[in-house]
Amino acid sequence: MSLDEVRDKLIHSGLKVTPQRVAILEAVVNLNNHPTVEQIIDYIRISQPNISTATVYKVLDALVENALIKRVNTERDITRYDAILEPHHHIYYPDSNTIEDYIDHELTDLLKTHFGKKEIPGVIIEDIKLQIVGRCKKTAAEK
Amino acid sequence: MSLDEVRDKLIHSGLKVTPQRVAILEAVVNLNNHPTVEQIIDYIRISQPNISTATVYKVLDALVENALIKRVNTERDITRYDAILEPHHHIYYPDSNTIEDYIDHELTDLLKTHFGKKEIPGVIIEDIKLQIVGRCKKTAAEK
DNA sequence: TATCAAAAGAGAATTATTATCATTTAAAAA
DNA sequence: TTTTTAAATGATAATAATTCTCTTTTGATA
Repeated sequence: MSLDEVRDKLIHSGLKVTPQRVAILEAVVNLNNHPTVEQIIDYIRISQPNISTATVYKVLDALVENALIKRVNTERDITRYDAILEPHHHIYYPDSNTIEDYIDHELTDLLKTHFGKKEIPGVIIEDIKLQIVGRCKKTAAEK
Repeated sequence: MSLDEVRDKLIHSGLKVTPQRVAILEAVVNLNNHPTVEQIIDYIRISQPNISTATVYKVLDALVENALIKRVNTERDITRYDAILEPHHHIYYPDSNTIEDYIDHELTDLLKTHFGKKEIPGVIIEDIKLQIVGRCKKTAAEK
């Protein structure tokens, strides 16, 4: 994604376009493996060498608030971010502490159909997160 | 669950039975709404007034390692624990920052069937976590 | 270009969690 | 029952992710 596209996204969400926001959103979009704050700061170091960590956190909060990115995390991890907004799932590998996207339209449809039919009384469903905890067959064999 | 049942669980897992472990496991089992470490310490204060936080963390780690409890968390939260081990799901309410169990056997079966048929190449599935992000209709209406 | 609310910056503060290491203890063996 | 010892606990310091406070700067509108 180009910087101009990133700028458009910010404008479209009613967010002021600042160099810091452009850099951070671009980072999350282009660092595609669920980067941590540290990885984001590392990535934007060239264009934003002296950015304050407080700013990074505040910008990420604003991007999540405005649905431009999502937070992802596991049961044993610091916060990570994801710029993929279309419905998808995640595989978490505890052995390597990594997160991978898992695209499975059949599964997405299955869930959609299920929760389309089945209401949960008193609850408005805003999102459904499915996370597979897995092990690489290769890694597992080594054990 | 009685303290004797808790002791049996520890013995069965090959864990030494200590008063601290009994108290903590009993706490997680009986505090049924996904307690935090703080809530656990609070609960066991009567029987363990001077327990070290380090001990609490170490005991919880040991209990998770031995599959006596599970870790649960949300995208915006400190670690919580869950003593329910049978397959179930969770509803997370960001508004109140609470987690609720969601039992839906039909959904559990659906996922089981889906992943029974559909292998993910190179991956051994160890667990599947499904978390609904929701809002109480009541709370939502107030907004 | 002037204005001003919003954003960024600096750095201290907070807080959940982990590490270190000395002391104690559960449970197996004698 | 006593002894033994690896394992568990405790006290406290250390770490590190995140947030807070307050000042300065800046993007966007008039």
